[in-house]
Amino acid sequence: MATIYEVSKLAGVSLATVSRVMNNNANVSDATRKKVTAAMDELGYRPNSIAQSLASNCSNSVGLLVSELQGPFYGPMMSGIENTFRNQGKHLIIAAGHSDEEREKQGIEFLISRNCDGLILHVEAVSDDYLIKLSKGRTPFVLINRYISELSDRCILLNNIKGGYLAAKHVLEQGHKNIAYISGPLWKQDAKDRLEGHKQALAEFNLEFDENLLFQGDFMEASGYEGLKVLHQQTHPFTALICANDEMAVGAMASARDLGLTLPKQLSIMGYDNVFFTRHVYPQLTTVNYPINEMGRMAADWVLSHVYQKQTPPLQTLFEPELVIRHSISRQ
Amino acid sequence: MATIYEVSKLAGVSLATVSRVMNNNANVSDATRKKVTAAMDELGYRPNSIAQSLASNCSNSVGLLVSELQGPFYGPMMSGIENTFRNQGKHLIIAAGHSDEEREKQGIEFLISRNCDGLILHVEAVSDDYLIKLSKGRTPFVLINRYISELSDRCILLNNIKGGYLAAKHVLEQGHKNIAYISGPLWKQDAKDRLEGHKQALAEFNLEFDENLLFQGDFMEASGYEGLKVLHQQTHPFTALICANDEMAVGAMASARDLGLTLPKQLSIMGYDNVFFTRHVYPQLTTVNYPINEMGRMAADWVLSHVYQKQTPPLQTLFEPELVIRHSISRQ
DNA sequence: TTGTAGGCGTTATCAA
DNA sequence: TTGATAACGCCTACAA
Repeated sequence: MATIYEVSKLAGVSLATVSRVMNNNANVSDATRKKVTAAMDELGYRPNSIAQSLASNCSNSVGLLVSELQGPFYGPMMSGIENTFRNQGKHLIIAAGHSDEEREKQGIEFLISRNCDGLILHVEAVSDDYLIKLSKGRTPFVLINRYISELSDRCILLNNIKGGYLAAKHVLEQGHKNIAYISGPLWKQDAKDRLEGHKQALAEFNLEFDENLLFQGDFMEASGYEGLKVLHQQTHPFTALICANDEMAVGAMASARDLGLTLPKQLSIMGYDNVFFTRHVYPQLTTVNYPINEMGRMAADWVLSHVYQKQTPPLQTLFEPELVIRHSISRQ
Repeated sequence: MATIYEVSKLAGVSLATVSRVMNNNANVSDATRKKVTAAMDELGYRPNSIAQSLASNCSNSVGLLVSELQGPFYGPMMSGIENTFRNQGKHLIIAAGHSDEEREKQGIEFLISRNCDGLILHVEAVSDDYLIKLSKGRTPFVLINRYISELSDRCILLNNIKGGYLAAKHVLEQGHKNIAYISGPLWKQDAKDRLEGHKQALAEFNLEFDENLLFQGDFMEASGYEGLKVLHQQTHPFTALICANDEMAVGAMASARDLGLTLPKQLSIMGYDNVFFTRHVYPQLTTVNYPINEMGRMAADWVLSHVYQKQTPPLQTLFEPELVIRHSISRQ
């Protein structure tokens, strides 16, 4: 591999000059610039990014920690982020945290030890305190789907209260009065918020929230399946079921079939997230759109702006959900 | 950040010694080793991976190029790879090629310019020649789902002929005689192989392959939808449809519904890949399992073995597909 | 506008 | 078993 030194020799200039034309900032005369670029071409010179990083104390790499690399939710998020960064010559180092405190911490440690200039974190298990402490460190980070008041300017969020509200409102507008609900784990803020929005809509329609119709799931398909089974066994009747995410909704759909319910006639089901397979299930799932791709892009812009001092479109931290009406809710 | 220099001073030894205990290979006396580790702890020393990379000419990073970061196929692949590497302290730099020749090349260039020690490539658009030339370069790489005879030892493949055969055989065994087929783009080897296996099974049952019942799709959902529409319009009847991947199968299912066909009674549909949403569609899709997660792991092991000279489980390049029977094929 | 020289934090090669 | 010391390839004052 040719080095800057060989280029300088061939071009008959100094190291510094070559470096200058590479980072084409300083003032170099057109003549020498041409000589240098010609020499570079001739040698097939490629800068060594590691040496650049060491000398400039900037690795041009940003770390991304997600819970899972697979699954319908994280793909669009990573995609938005990768796209933004590649155009800027930054690269993405990816790690998975698996929603486990120890593994999330390890992942963050790992990313930091790799000299990432900045981090994008989608963490669930790690504590607020840990993140607040982390924020005092030298590696800046932005949080997706997590709110910590002390760090509010770096939290990119979906308005989940509104999302929960929109979902319930739509179901209510279709004439349903007895609505079951499968929530996420209620120690998670997003799960709590969605449920709160749900209750707001109910109140608006002068309906009480029936605790008997609540099942606490864990955002995974199996708990949706289990949830409907349990709800079906108790005595309070219901004509609609709202799930706090699409995976659980799909689990509930399978459960409904096993219970012999025809969808959506005998039971209306609503999801949340609008992951891509909601179009594929039958009946197609009515849900709430979570603009995760855009939020990923925004996180990348945050890093570009705060870590690399780049110009970006205006930063936005709060995103709004939207109702996506398909065929899983019947008129009552 | 503490450096090796400060550690050496505090421990009262030389730089070299500190470096030795870090890479705990050379022979260092227990006494000095303890002194050094104590000093490290006291200073909270963390090695600078960039400096290590520069000095050792090894970045401990491996590049992964996939077509898309989203979608059901690549998630499990990335997941298998990330997992293997993190345990080994290697990190994954991810780029997307979007099945476009220029962007794939750019991605590869990008990864190489980032000093990746090795590459895992899932490329579709780039030519054999390009890859052969690339193989002469200094960055080793392994290919997933691509066969080039000159590079056969680094091609990790699924036996697609057998997969196509298994799919068709199962349908035939259910008594179907007139089977339509929606293929992938036939310039792609995997699409060709799956179709070839299909024809083999047909021949075994003494049936002719009917060209009228072939529609060439592009592996995307929309072409499955379009494909069934077109096949339905022509005059040759069929009772089953085999699609060369799950996405097209799902598109075809939607098409079938729009055509008023009840599934699977009036039309049996078979997929390929066994992506996770095949369990969610209705009726659940019978398909062929593509062990992409394992193949990702294997690619990672290949890199570990060939690039980092690590001990790994025995390397395997050819993987076998398996039939996954669910509910989308009816007995004829 | 250009060149000189020191530094970035390690590893690795010699000697001792 | 240890310690000097020269790389590694580039950036960046500072000087010319």
